Amino acid sequence: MLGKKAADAFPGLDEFLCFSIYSTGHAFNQIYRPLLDKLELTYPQYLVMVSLWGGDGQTVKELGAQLSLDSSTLTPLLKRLEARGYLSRRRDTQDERQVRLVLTPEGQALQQRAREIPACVAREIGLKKEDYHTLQRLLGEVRERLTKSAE
Amino acid sequence: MLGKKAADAFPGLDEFLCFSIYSTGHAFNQIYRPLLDKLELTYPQYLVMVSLWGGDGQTVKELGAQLSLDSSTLTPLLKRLEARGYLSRRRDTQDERQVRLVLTPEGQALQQRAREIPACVAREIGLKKEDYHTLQRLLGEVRERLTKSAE
DNA sequence: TGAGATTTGATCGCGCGCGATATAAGACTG
DNA sequence: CAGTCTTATATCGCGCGCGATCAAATCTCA
Repeated sequence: MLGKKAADAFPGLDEFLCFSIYSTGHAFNQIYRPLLDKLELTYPQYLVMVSLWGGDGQTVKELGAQLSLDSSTLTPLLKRLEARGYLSRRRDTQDERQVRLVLTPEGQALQQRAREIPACVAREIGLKKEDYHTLQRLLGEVRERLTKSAE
Repeated sequence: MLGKKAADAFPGLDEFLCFSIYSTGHAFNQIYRPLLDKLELTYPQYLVMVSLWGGDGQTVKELGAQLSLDSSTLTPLLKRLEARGYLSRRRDTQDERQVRLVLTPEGQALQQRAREIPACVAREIGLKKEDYHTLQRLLGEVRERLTKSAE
């Protein structure tokens, strides 16, 4: 016997990269939840707000391209953010197919209240700067290849 | 001016490690979908099957510990797998609180049909072995720290 | 200009995740 | 051995993700 596995053995869960990502994603959610509860945001809603804080007036399509989400996910989510008073959805007057997303003053102000979150999360992660960048780079490579071969 | 950011600027989405993981997770889903469609499995259902192929007779609790999922997620998922004929759910005769998960012959046989999937996905990822292990190690570190500080 | 193709967003259905709660079986304690 | 506590699973409600479909606005080009 050269190894402990039978020839037809399936790998264990721990060997799957996809599972590492899947479960680490869940772990992130748990960390974010208490921080975001104060702002009455879910985690995907927070990502949308981060994108809009980086620049308002985007269309749903443009936002979706950043987040890799389409209107079937975004429309209801954006309506909830609108209902909470954080943004408004306005049909573009030039091209009425498009909906532009504009932060309300309250949505702008939320940025200040969210300010400690990134540092707070970074502290919980506790990776060395170098490892952090390595991780970002490798994840970026994986994502790029997967999205390319999925097209 | 020392930098291009205002003092109160929020980081961009691309700087968030959580976002890299979030979107890479979605990309994995897209890759798995066509492969799993043939087996009539969703991605979380596939993870459950992988765990059971590694050894059945587990309780729901034990399975949940591996996947970081609790009964509110697993019970309906397991019922769907049972309805498809891949496993059976049996109350433990010693301790009737527990439900033990046992693969049916069809569930066992599915392993053969799923056999090419890991290699197929690995090919799509296309990372060097060393990078793959680095990624696994760093994700493991992050997950461990996050789950510890969330407890 | 007018018929068909394309683009944008909205809607629907279903399967996760997960917090909160319920129920039932088992363990513990006085 | 009765009352209480704990544990394992189930149920409910809500918010994503996403494939499929639809409606309206815009574009194309004969």
